[in-house]
Amino acid sequence: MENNQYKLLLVEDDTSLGYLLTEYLGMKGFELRWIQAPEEVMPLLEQRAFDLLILDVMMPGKDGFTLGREIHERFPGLPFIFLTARSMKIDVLKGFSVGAVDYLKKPIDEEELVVRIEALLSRLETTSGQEPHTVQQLGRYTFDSLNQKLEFEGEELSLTNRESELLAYLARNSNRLCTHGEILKRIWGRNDYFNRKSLNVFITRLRKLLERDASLKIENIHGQGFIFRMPANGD
Amino acid sequence: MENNQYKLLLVEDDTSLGYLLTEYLGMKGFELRWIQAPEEVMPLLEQRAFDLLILDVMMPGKDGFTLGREIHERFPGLPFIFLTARSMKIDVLKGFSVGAVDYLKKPIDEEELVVRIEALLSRLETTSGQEPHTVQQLGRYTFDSLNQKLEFEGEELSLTNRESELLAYLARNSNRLCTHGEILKRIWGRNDYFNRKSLNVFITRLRKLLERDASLKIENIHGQGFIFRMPANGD
DNA sequence: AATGCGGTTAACGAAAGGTTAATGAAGTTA
DNA sequence: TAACTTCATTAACCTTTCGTTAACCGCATT
Repeated sequence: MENNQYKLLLVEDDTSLGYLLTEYLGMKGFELRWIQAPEEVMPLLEQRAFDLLILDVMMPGKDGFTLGREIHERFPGLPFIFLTARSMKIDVLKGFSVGAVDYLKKPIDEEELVVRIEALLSRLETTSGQEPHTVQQLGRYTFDSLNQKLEFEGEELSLTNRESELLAYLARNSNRLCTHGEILKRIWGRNDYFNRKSLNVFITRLRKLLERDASLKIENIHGQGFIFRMPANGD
Repeated sequence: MENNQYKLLLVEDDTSLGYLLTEYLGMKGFELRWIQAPEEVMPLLEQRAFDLLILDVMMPGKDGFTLGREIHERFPGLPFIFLTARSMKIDVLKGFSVGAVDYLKKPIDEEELVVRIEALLSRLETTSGQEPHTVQQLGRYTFDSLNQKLEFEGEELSLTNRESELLAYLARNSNRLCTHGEILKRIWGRNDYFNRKSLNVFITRLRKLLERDASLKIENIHGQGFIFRMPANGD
């Protein structure tokens, strides 16, 4: 089993379980980073891309669910698994509702954990919750997704977070239908009525921002999603 | 919670559990079809699109794993969940290895099942079991079913949802009789007077869209259905 | 000729999309 | 800490789209 490509982050305060899982998952070929304090998670996520997080629910300092929600809001699309000693229904519900992709009850069966991790990772086409940062040509515009700038003939426009993320996604998937579900899942983390409304607002804004090059178009496919049309970079 | 759009297929020989889950999931807003014999699965899957399958592992006549493997081979991308009385590790491994996306041990906690189903469905942006998306040549037209576009000599026509679905179905089954029942079941989900009327309208629209290549014809077989005639792509 | 199926066109209305403005949370500055 | 700023979200309102339904006509089968 070649799991070498996958980077996991384990957040578990219990030393013996943490040690056990580190050993076992390491043996199984995963690249695993184990931390014990929930406060370290966010700084770490900003530095490095992980493929999957494993979070203990019961930890000192910070509630696992709260942490899960924060992660899901900040990095939607980044999958995580909850581990818990508790097995009450309310917990399972809560876990999934904040965006967990799986949920295991202690005592942990390491073998099952590995199987579930592999099953999850093999299904998620995305290997990280973030778009890669690039500078690219969009028609006669130059788009710098890291600095969130859009330049047109020497004039520089600043984009907001969301504008930049959405444009990056559309640009990376140009000339094909991007469904609402796909976009919302990826950028908002959740596909619901309000986020769909929000998406519409941002589509309007991007259209306005891109209107100076008529060769660029964000086309709507009724009931399906959008296609970002741009010339096949021969220009 | 709006689960109305999702179609589930439950394969469970145990009558009391089957009944319980049918009731409970129905109450939760899922459209659920329950069958008891594993042999019925394949014919049903060919007729209708489901979003998710729930399979009992222990059934008379056919092993659940075998069934799972067959489903996975025939309809890759169609997600399914295993239910099992057994809880041995070997089973969990086996379940995931044949393509299952989740695995629950009996006794089933219905609430947890619902939560896991919702979590799964919300993650899979693709409601699979549908037509595969392709770009193909239809006479002198090029049909892109993903982007819902029909191109003729550089000119691009946009298709609506239904137009595109119907054309995709006819193209995939070209040069053979597609009965009304078959088409309506597959694309409208239901064969009744009004949908048959609707089908006629769409046949007219497709004929209009395809009229520029005389080698393409949608032929009517009185009282039976339609045949989409197209040259056997030697061109 | 009678019956009903199929073809065509038009019209309707619900749902989706587009746009602009208001709101309010979080961060920044004074 | 109060006044500003910034920006995503929510609201309000209008326009467009498209599947359905209806109306009507012609043609096939008996």
